[in-house]
Amino acid sequence: MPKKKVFELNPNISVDCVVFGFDLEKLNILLIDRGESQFVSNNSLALPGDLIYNNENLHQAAYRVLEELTGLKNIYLEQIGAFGDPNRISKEEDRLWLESIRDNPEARVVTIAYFSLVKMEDYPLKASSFAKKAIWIPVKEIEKLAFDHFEILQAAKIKLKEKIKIHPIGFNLLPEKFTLSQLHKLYESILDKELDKRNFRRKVQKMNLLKRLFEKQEYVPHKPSELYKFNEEKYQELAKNGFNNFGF
Amino acid sequence: MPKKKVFELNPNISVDCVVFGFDLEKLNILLIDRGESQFVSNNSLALPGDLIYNNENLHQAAYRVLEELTGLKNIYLEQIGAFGDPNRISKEEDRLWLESIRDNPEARVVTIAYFSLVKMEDYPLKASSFAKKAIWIPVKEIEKLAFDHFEILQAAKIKLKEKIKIHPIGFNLLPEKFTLSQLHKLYESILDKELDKRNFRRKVQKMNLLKRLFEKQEYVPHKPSELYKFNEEKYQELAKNGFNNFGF
DNA sequence: CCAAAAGTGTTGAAGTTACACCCATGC
DNA sequence: GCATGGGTGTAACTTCAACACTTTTGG
Repeated sequence: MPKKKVFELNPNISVDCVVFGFDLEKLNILLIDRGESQFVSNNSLALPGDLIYNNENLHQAAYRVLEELTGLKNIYLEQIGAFGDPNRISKEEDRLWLESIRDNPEARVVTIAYFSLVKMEDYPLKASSFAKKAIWIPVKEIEKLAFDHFEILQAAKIKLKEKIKIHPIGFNLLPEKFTLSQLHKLYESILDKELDKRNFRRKVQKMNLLKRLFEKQEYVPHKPSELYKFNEEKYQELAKNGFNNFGF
Repeated sequence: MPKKKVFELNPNISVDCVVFGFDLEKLNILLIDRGESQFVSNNSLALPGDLIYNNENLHQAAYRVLEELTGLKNIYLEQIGAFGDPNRISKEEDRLWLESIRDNPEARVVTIAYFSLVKMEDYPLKASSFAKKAIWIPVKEIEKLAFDHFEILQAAKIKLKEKIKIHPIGFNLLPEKFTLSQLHKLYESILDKELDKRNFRRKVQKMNLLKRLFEKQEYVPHKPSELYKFNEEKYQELAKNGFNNFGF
């Protein structure tokens, strides 16, 4: 067994990130297109992810990988869990791809999955590193992914649902200024069910995390909506005592 | 980079298990005492855990390790998450211990933590493998543990709290036949707060998972309690549709 | 003036909380 | 007969779900 140097990539441990973005209409996921490689396949989309370095912790690794692959920085990131089936990388097209990018493509790899929430508008994507393109795909249109990434995506969706019910993390997905209708649509997208408009508004107003801006939408062909922003100070205050259930 | 053989231990990935047991009075955790080794230290207690094999999945590894270290089999097991700080094994006494049991004690190790619920009575513990003893320690008395195991324990307690609020897993901790008072005390132990007796009873009765046995406690110096068992069929039925909130 | 989305209150049902006394047994 | 924990109901309050119409703007 060779002694590991500190700054080596660890051949057995990776991170993968499920990055959610909201385009004010629907939820999207950030995926890496392997299609330009010579091993094109039907399901050439993968979650951004890579092996970790021995000297970085898991969170750091997730941040680094995301930045390297997509340019995203300073984003909300939370661990989903570890996925480590010995045969998670055994699909033929996945193995071929691995052989083209990894020193040790046969190694057993356990991946630590993260989910991440970003304001889509803040991140005009630039491709980099070995990934040809990073692209946003609507969650609802995704039917398969590389490796076990589809399974990871399912887990991410469940985690996000659970989390957003008790913690106001949805703001990470919205622009600075947003309307209650946009927030409403966001919650419906995540929870994948309709929410009564009036009840929803009452509830979010009561949680006291919205700061009304006394500005309105402009140039919309209907009654313009009030704009709000997220009240960061109130959030910090509430965070100390632990949030109460938002109960959607 | 050496090619890995399938049945090797993977030097970089371990599992650790937080095993909860309930003695009808309080919650306990199953710990491994390293105290017999020559490197005795103040905090010589550790969670049962070990490196995984390259051919087993994470759940299997957790089962195997638990069985090897403690003799426990066929138990409720759920992943908590991955813990992978590069310096999680850097305490002096931990390193000495690792050197005595591992081929490659310097390797970066990410551990996948699990929590597990067992009926204490079913498992008279027998020590085995490299662990000298497996012992039950009341959760409330644990103040430090080896490596980052104390941190893992905290995460396990939080997970258990969250889970038991929405899923009836508490039965895994009780004997076949139990009283409502025992169930009550169990929930109070896990949630670490008092629950109103009448409201608790009403609620658990309503969830329809209890089968009254029409037997009573015997030889108790007070009014004997009705005994119940967990209704497995009802559970399967409810599990299909998804449980509703138990809301403790 | 029309189309489109914004905004707003009430009511009935369900669920949650708080609370105090009698009961059956062993000793 | 007494000490111990077992077992039970109700009332006030809070939360939740369902539901329809008026408003403001752009075109």
